[in-house]
Amino acid sequence: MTAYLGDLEQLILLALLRLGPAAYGVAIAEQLADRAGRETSLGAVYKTLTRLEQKGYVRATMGDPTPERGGRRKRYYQLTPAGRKTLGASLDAIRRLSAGLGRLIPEES
Amino acid sequence: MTAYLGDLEQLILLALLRLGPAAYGVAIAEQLADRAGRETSLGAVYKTLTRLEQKGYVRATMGDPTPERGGRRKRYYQLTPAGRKTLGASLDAIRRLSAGLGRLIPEES
DNA sequence: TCGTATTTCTACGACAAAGGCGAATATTAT
DNA sequence: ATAATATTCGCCTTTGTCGTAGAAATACGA
Repeated sequence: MTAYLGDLEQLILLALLRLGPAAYGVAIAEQLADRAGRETSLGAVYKTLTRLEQKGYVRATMGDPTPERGGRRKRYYQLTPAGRKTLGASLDAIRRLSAGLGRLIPEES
Repeated sequence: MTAYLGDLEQLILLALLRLGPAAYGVAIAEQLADRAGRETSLGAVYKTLTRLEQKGYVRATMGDPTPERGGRRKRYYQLTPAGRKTLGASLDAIRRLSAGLGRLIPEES
C-alpha cells in the first residue's frame, strides 16, 4: 500500500513548495523548465497535478480573475500533509543512497 | 532527444555507484530495500537494468561461478559515462528545485 | 453595448515509456 | 537428481507525453 512517486510527480511537488501560493499550472511548468531544466508540456503537468490531487497529495483552490488581458481563472495548488510526507520519503531514499559517495557522485558543471 | 530517468532508474544508478564492482541484480534490490526503504521485486530491478543497458547508461559483464552452494553466474553492472552524465542531470534538477527551501523541505525523521 | 477577436489557462484523449509481480527458466554446487 | 541462487519472461498497471480542444476572461470596433 506504500506508493512511490514518479520522477515528474517529485519535481512538481518540489516546484509547489518553491512557488508557494503562486503555484498554478503554467508557473509550475516554467519553474521546471527554468530551474530544473526539465522541458515538458503543459498537458503533462496538468495531468500529473490531477493525479496528485486524486491521491490526496495536493489540494487545489480556484483563484479570482486577474485584471490582465485574457485568461481563464487559475487553479492554485498546495501540498497536503500526506504529500509532504511522501515527498520527504522520496527525497530521503535518494539522500540515503547518495550519502557518503563523495566525488563518485556526478555533478553537472 | 533528451531523455529523462524514471525514479527507479535513478535509484538503481545510485545503488550501482554505491556497490561498485559488487553490483548485481540481487545485491541492488537489497540495497534499495535496506538503504532506501524502496521495496521492489527482483523482476522490476532486472527489467530496469535491461532498459538502462539498452539506453547505454550501464554496461554488464558476466562474473565467474562462485564456490557457494548453488547459483547461476552473476551479471555485474557499472555506469557508463553517459549514465553518469544523465544521473548527474537528474540529481541536479532535484537539487536546484530544493535549493534554498530551508525547513520547508520535508524530512523523514 | 453587443459581439467577436484574442489571450490565458485548463481538460481531454490516444498513445509511449516505465514500473510491478509472479512464475518460469537457467546455471551452478552437493 | 536435488537444492540453491540468479536471471528472464509475460502480462498488466501506472506514469509520462503531446497535440488539440475547450473554457473563461479581457479588449475593442461597429
